[in-house]
Amino acid sequence: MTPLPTRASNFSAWYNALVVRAGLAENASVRGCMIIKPYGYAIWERLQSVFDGAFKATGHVNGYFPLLIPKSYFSKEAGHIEGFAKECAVVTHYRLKVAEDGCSVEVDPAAKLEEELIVRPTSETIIWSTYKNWIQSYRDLPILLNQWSNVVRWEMRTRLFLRTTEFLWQEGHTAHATQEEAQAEALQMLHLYERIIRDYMAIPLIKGVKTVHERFAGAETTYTIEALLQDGKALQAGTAHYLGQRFAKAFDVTFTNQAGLRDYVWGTSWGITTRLMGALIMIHSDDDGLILPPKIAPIQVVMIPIYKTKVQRAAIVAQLAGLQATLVAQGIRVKLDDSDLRKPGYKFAAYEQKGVPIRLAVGPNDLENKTVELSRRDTKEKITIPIDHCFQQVTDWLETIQTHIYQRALRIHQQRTVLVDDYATFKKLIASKGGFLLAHWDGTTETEEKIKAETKATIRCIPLDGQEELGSCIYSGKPSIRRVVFAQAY
RNA sequence: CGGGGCGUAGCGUAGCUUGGUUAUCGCGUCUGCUUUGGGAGCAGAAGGUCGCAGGUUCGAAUCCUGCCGCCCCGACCA
Repeated sequence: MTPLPTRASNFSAWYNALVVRAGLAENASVRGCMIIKPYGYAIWERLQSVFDGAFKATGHVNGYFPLLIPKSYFSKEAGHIEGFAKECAVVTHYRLKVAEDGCSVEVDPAAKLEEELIVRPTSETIIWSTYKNWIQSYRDLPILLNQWSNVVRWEMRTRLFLRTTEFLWQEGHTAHATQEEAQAEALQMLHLYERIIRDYMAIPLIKGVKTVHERFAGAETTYTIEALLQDGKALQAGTAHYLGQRFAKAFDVTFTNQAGLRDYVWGTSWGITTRLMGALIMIHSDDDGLILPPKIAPIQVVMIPIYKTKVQRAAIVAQLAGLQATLVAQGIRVKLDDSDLRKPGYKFAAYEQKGVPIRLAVGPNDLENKTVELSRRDTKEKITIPIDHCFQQVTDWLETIQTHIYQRALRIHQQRTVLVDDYATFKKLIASKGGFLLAHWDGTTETEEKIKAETKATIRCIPLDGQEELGSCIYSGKPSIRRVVFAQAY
């Protein structure tokens, strides 16, 4: 195996090679679609499990709605479909037949669907058309529903995990009796996302509100969490939408409130996707491969035996197996790679590429001295310690690594988040280092679009914790009362 | 859909301008021996409709025409 391309020479080639070489995913035969390999899927399963637990803890329950949606549902809410119309896959037929050549198949023109079906780009329409039947009274509210599913958006340009035609996600869809409750729900989920992504994935984020131009077409307010990647570009890591009564009105979902009056239901929707995998990779990893936070690493410790003879191998593997059992009993995820098909050096490099946080090696000398060699993936630090101290050291390191990679990411995030007050500097920074540029904006879509056209930078969000501050728009010079976050985005 | 590029073994490629033995090299794969504390070495082997179809020619990976597919840049986007 040859080394990866370096981040400095070609960030994009580095990313693509890393995803493939670490065994996370590969391109499928259908353009834009992705095969998620077991190691990549194991990371996604860890994320799913953490998020799902947090959803349940806040009173949400899971359900499942169909992949195929009648086309007519989309006409009900014109504002919403505008955002997706250009990227919907459509099912038009339900049967194939053998072609005249006798070996290939073709669409049977006789099997044309009376009503075409849309492969869901998101599920608001089918869910709200169902909620109409579920909700009559305030006693039926709130509905706090989530589903784990796949969606299809026919993207023009795709990249593994960051933007694929089909992707996996979770979509929460809630219905409430009051505006306040719906608004609180959207914010609650935003904060929940931010906390989990920070605490488990070790990714620092900016929380904020999308501008009218950037928000979800069916929402009153779109809240977002934005990450900053190593190449200085921003990535939207999750969104929570306060839908107001828009979908309730589009699908005529009403209820009788406690005062006995009919009102439209208030809604939210919120989601995170397999794109988070891309953020994880692009934030922590280095030129030697992936670096995974211990809390979501499928393998936290990999054990590698080093030996010359069969007798040594048997003794060392037996010792490692015992140690593995001890660590596993303590809840640590350990893999013992006792395969004789690869040499230790190869294994070292391979597991570094896969981002395993701690490597534990035992060779003949260690066996003799009752020691183990431990190595940290994030710093490459190596120590040899008595085998009896192993559990304590591994436990300490897992915590240390988790904290360290978060602190490291946070430092870079802060260094690259800068105040900018003149447009020349703004353009220079965007074109060179990228990063989050905090600048004044006059609040108009027109200015937003002009800046995008000239610099490719978009307003990522209006930060939630931003202080009011008088200033003048970086582009138009008009007055502004707060800074917004600009960046080039994926 | 507009502009540019590319299709040769599982992957990456040379050869094409100027047609001519058995289509090049590396990685990977397989076999054997030696190795094993940072991506092993040597020897041998297998693996090809040169994207598809047609044309020119004594002869096409190479030249011509058509088609198909993919990649990059632009519009779109979690």
